[in-house]
Amino acid sequence: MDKRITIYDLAKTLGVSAGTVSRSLNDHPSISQKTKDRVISKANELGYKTNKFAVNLSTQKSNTIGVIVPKLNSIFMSTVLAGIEKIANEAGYNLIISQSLESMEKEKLNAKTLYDSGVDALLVSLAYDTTDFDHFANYIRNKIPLIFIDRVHNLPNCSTIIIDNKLAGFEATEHLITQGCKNLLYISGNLKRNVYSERLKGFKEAMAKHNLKFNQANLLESDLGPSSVKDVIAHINNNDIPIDGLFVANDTFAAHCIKELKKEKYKIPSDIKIIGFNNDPISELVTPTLSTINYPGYELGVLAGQSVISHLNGGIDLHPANSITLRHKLIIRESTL
Amino acid sequence: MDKRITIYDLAKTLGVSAGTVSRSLNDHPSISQKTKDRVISKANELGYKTNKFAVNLSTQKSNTIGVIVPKLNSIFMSTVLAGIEKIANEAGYNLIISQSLESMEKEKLNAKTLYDSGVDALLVSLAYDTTDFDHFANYIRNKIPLIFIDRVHNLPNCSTIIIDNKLAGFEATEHLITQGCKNLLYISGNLKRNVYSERLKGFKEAMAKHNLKFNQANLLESDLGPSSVKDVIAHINNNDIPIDGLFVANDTFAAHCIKELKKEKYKIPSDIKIIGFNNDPISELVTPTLSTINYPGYELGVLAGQSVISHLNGGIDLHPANSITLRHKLIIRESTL
DNA sequence: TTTTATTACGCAACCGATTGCGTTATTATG
DNA sequence: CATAATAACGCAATCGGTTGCGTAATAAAA
Repeated sequence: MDKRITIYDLAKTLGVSAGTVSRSLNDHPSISQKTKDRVISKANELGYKTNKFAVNLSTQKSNTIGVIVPKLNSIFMSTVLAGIEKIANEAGYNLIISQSLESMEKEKLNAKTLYDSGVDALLVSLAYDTTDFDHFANYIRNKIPLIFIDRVHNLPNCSTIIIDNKLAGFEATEHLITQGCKNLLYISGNLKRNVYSERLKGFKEAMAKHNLKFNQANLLESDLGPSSVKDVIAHINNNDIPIDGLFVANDTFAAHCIKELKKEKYKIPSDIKIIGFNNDPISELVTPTLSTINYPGYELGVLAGQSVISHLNGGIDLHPANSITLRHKLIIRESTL
Repeated sequence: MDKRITIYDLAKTLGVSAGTVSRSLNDHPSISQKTKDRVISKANELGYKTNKFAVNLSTQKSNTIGVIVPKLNSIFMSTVLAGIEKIANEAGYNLIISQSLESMEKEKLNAKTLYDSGVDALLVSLAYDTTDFDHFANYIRNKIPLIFIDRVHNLPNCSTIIIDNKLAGFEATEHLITQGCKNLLYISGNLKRNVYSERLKGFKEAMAKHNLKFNQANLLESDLGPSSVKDVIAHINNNDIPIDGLFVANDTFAAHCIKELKKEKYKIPSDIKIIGFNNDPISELVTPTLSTINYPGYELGVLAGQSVISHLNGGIDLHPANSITLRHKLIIRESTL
């Protein structure tokens, strides 16, 4: 019905050139204030809307930021996203979000799609099984800001935003030891991912510091899916020396473990003390409440957002290959007392 | 460095016109197979990438779908999004996701931004306090598919995807009554939203059917934030007749209620039976495990996605103003036994 | 073989901005 | 008052595709 109004329409009715209209609308210095006012008021009067498609083509920027996360439906990730979205939105950027579903293949596809659709920057939290990183080469080559969050990988000229997983793992483990645990078990996610391998390092260091020797029985690598709880139970039941301290890679899985362990008549925390990770809402709703490491997802998202925006605005990378580390915090609750 | 290759470059090196290249790449019928093959192989050889910006401008479509949700960091919503994303992605659409943070003002802003950035369709789950809907007028006027999910509103020519909240509320309530509850309390979210008001209807109907008379003491409207649990406790403690059955608007809030009620020495379920809503993961991890209504978030997302895509592909709206209702399911666990 | 369809392409307008450069009006300087 | 600066704006190319319409080449029908 009502044809969309273009700068040419405005130009014609105002008796100026399209260029002048464009510059007026963008508050370009070489246009007099009077003309700007005329243009702007006429634009409002006629209900002019700038056509983003045209702007994008001519500027070769999309004002969108791509995000690839393993799974949307995780409370941690969606919290991170909430933080990113807030910042991006305030800065006038849209967020295109896609999920890799923990598959490198899908991650590659997503990276390509987002690249093709011309995102101005990309934020990535890696899939479980991502081993090569060629799918990010295009971004780096074309100097499109690429920032890894949480599940990171060190690529030249890419920022990373993380917490000190090793230290966090150390603190969690030491806490268990301090509470009297002698035979620990670290239930880890895929060790290819920094978050889990770093925590393992911390785990080992804490053990070493307290003269506990680490062996394979102290480690169980898992996909952390609900159905894998049975593996945990089996591992614990079949262990020679009874396990009395559990460090679990995330709170949700820890909660599942608690539930099943209780079924198996283990007393938490008297028989087995448990500490989780993330400080998900669930951690204070289970019985007993779950000790954990606070992982500030929202702040992480905010920082990631700010980092991208500053890259984008700064033009030149302010911090080539920098890395931001957020503060974590040990939270002690009933499950380790 | 390596200049981006355009169809004009291809055209020149192949000795054909740009139009032919374009049509070849899009598998247009009026191009011979031989030419198509030549073009395509040369395109691959030279690493041609189509410039989405140009495509968007000339077709006036963006291949993106906008989504506005109240909050990203809710397990239910992120599950819905996961479903939407999967379908959209498979169909070659990108998802631009934004959150209203339960504020109508931000919802308006988001709607405008997404409209301006030219989304091909919009999916919306309404904010708590959305009362007018002018911000969607542009979509409707320009025949951009607009689909409401979960928290819906009936607008002409807009689809809605929901569950039968009234029936679900009825079943939840009747279940409590069947279990012997006489004095019920429905802890509701903002009654302006269909999901909560519909459940209230079901709640009242079930009471009426079983000869319980409803009065204001049976209803507590809440923002369902963790800090509002104290209102619930106060309401229960101060009630003349002891409340013995709780129907809570979502599982997370129900979990918080359980926790606090236990602190107040109420026995669950013997003193008070509780049923939640959504079947969030948390519902089977709390003690006692929480009865609830299964709300298939992922399926809802998938359906929403499919619905949008079919609108988009069909061109003409296949189902003007239709409404899809998903099947819910009563799940009985310890908290009501 | 001529006429009529088809097939396969080319031409060029168009989508709606942005922007470097040139030109004219205006103001400042000598 | 003449000239140099500056300010304010117009011109037109450009971004990279899409697509209606016209036409030459080839195939089918008369």
